[in-house]
Amino acid sequence: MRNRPIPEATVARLPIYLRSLLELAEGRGEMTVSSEDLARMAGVNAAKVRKDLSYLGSYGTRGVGYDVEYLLYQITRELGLTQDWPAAIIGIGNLGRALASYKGFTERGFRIKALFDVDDAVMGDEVAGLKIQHLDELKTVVNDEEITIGMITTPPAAAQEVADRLVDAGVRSILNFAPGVVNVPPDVNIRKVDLSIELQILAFYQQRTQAIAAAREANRRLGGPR
Amino acid sequence: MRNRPIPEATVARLPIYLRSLLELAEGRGEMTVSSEDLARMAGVNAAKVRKDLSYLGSYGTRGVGYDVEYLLYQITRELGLTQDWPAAIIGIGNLGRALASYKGFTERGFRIKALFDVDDAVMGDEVAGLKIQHLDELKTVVNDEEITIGMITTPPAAAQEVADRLVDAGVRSILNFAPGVVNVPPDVNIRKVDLSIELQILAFYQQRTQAIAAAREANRRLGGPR
DNA sequence: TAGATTGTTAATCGATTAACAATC
DNA sequence: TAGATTGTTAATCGATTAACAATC
Repeated sequence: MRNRPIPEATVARLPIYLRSLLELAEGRGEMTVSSEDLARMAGVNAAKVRKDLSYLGSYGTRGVGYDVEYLLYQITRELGLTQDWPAAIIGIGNLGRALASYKGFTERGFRIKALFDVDDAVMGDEVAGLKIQHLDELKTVVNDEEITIGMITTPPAAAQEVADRLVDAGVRSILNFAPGVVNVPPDVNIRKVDLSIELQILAFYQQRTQAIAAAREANRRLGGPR
Repeated sequence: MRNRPIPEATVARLPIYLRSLLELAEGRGEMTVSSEDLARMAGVNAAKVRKDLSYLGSYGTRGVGYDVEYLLYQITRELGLTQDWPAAIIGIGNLGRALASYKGFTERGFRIKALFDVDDAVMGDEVAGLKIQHLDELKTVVNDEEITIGMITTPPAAAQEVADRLVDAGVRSILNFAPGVVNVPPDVNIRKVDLSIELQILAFYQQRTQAIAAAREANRRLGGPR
């Protein structure tokens, strides 16, 4: 049944299913796939796959599975990937340059249309076939190129101002790579990728694993309980 | 009270509090901070801050707040950031280079100690003061440099093999930037950063926002209900 | 029909949040 | 003491999962 809002956790997994389905379609030319197999590919369990897909509609066939092409199309449509998403990158340092050259974006319809910075030293430089423009051009270019997504790769101190300018220019989706919290109006979608935070979380779990191993070892040597 | 395992959601927020506390300590030299203020800085609500911090212990003072320096130390310790975390990057393309030069890592004790690739064309090149080495050297270097974290920035097809090699070399924490699912043994910590997935999720929400706005507009023009 | 597999239900689990007693 | 703010409880919400009837 449709019209239930799709849970956030499900939305976050749809791109993973999408990638698995693309592998099946392009690589092996499979016609159908079971929730069991799709789950294995996506690294989740089968019940979750079925539940997730049920939010999109009843696109499977009992006893058979899901038609790969059809499901591929439905997820693509649901995610909004049937249309193009012109994007801009603001802050053309190491990370900004890497993202500008990143091949993975284009495949899904994300087209980097403009690069912005405020440093005169890089102004006019060409990266991935695009000239770096001054941030003051943002509003004009966003309008001309119909840019809907902004990616912030500036130093943390500049991130809030850049976000404000993006919002002012009419951009309604922001992917923020700069450390720290950025505030935007409630009608603007913002997501955050913080590389340093990912590492800190890894460190926590590794430390915990080490602590557990050490405790077990200590117990073993003492011939203690457990 | 201690010894309850800290919930995953809380662990993911500790680095955010850490950053806010650093701002308070370095910038303004504040002595104490209330859950209300810390919440505002971190972009969450105050009840969540208090609940999260309560998992670490009772480090606040009723009627006063939390001592900034003391809480800073406790979170740092809890996350395991009192020790150094030597790391390696495997796959020195655009993204690998950007990460190698990323300043944000060093501040938290994450030290990039080695860069690996398999392309003879880049072998021996220097990036951020480090020579690119051949992947075949991985095991030796991991041992010598006591590397505990591996960051995979290879093309998707190579990611699983690189992960296997990292595990074989004794690395127990992996941050994977390559698209697709990578499997590791249960005692290995792995986290994934997928830039393309982040954009796809943004696209979904933007599309939904647009659809809602369009429906409202249609209703308005028809003079319809709601 | 027999076997396979979906779609859905319901139980369970974990995370969020408001409320407030404890206490500085 | 009065005001402020924590730490904890308990209600609520959302996500996960096993189980199984529906059905190809």
